[in-house]
Amino acid sequence: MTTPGQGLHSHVLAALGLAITAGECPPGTVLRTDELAQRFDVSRTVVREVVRVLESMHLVESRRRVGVTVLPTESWNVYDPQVIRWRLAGADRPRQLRSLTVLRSAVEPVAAGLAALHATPAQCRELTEQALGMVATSRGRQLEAYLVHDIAFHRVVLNSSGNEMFARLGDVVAEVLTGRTHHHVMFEDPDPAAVTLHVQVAEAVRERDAARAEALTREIAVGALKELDVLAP
Amino acid sequence: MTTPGQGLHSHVLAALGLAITAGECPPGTVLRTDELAQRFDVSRTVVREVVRVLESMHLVESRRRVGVTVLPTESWNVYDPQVIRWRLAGADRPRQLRSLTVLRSAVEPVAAGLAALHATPAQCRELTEQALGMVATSRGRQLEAYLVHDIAFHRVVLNSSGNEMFARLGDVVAEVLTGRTHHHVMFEDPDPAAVTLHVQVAEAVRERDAARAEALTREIAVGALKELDVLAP
DNA sequence: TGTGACATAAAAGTCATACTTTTAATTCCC
DNA sequence: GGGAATTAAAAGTATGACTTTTATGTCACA
Repeated sequence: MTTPGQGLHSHVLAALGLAITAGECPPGTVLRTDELAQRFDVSRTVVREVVRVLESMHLVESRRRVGVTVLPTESWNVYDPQVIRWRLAGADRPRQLRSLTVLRSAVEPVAAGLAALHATPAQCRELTEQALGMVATSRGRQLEAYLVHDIAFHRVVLNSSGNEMFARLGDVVAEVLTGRTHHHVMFEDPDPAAVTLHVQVAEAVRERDAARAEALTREIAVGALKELDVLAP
Repeated sequence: MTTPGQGLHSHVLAALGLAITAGECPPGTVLRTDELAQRFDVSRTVVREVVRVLESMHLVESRRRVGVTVLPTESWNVYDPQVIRWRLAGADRPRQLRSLTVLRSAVEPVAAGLAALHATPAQCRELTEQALGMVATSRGRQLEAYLVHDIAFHRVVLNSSGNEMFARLGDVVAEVLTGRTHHHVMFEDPDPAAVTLHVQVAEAVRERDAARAEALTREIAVGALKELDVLAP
């Protein structure tokens, strides 16, 4: 959940990355390495390495005789987990959650359909187990425990799809679900209808019913979108 | 299309990135910075910056007293455009094209549906124009010209969706379409049915018919999947 | 013989500095 | 006023010295 790293490099990277994604240093801002070195009290070496990483994320661009220019949002590598984490920690967290949820709503149904075709028996079992865990923790303010099962469930679906692009979205989904739980209501128990849907998805996958798994997951997605008012009621 | 960069840094980065994604230096391989500096005939400074970037892509991990370890595929940032380009240039290009096409098949229909809701008049016009361009170049071995319109069409759809995560997949789609054209048949003209579908999508978006835009785009996606034998006929 | 504390060394991490290269901006000449 | 030569500012590169972490080997002790 937290950003790893204990060296100087990680520290400066986190500070600069956060600052940029948070909107301080708006696009067009020009930074100089010497100035940054002074500001963070580190050597130019460290700053240069950090700048190179930020450059690979297309957050900044470094040009001779000019300096390090902050790039506009459209250039950013918004799929970089690091960038996602920074943005979720910043001001436009709600906007970010929305766009990630829309992405989920597109990807997860298809992933579930593929999972029904490709999931191993072990994955089917795991899926059922997590769904049951969700049921068990869906009442009585056990939101943290519920979240753990919810995340695990969606991770298994994505992994079982057999598509590596889908599988890699596990972290994103985890981030979204966590953000939702910790920010939204936190007091109410999860929607019983959603819980049931998860159980049914596990069922459909187990029975290799791809169309049903996809349709059910699409229902879950619609629910998530409604929750964020992305959809009209 | 090509990787930019003219400095030493870019050169070494490209060489190492390609080597790793291509499967030389299999996961677990340990590299040492001094050795790399010697191999590429650059200073340790440059190597360290490159390693830091590769580390941010989760291609490698650098640990004291151990060295720079190549990480397993599951860790890689497979959404990083740079990584995608390297992998498409390497041996498992077909596998890569498949998994990207599956991603497209999930995302683009939803994006088209949203585009029908959010596209500006200018974007609608652009969409129609590109679709007509596809029609005009769909016969007589004008594959390169057709490709340009095809890419532009899908880019407009993704951008019009109003979702930045979708918008950023424009490059990926371009990469896939290019790869398909340049590798697949290259002799046959595009499938007339697909061309018609594109025109109809433009129509649906213009008429704000989200459901139809989504359904039609799903048909296009099914076609793309069939072409790669991802789907049973 | 096994086990835990200790010493060793290997490699990355950091810093300071000197130097090179690119290039925006200024100056100067026509 | 415009174009060519000059200048200087900033990133890029190289090198060497030093620090810190840590895997591994050693040795004493049980």
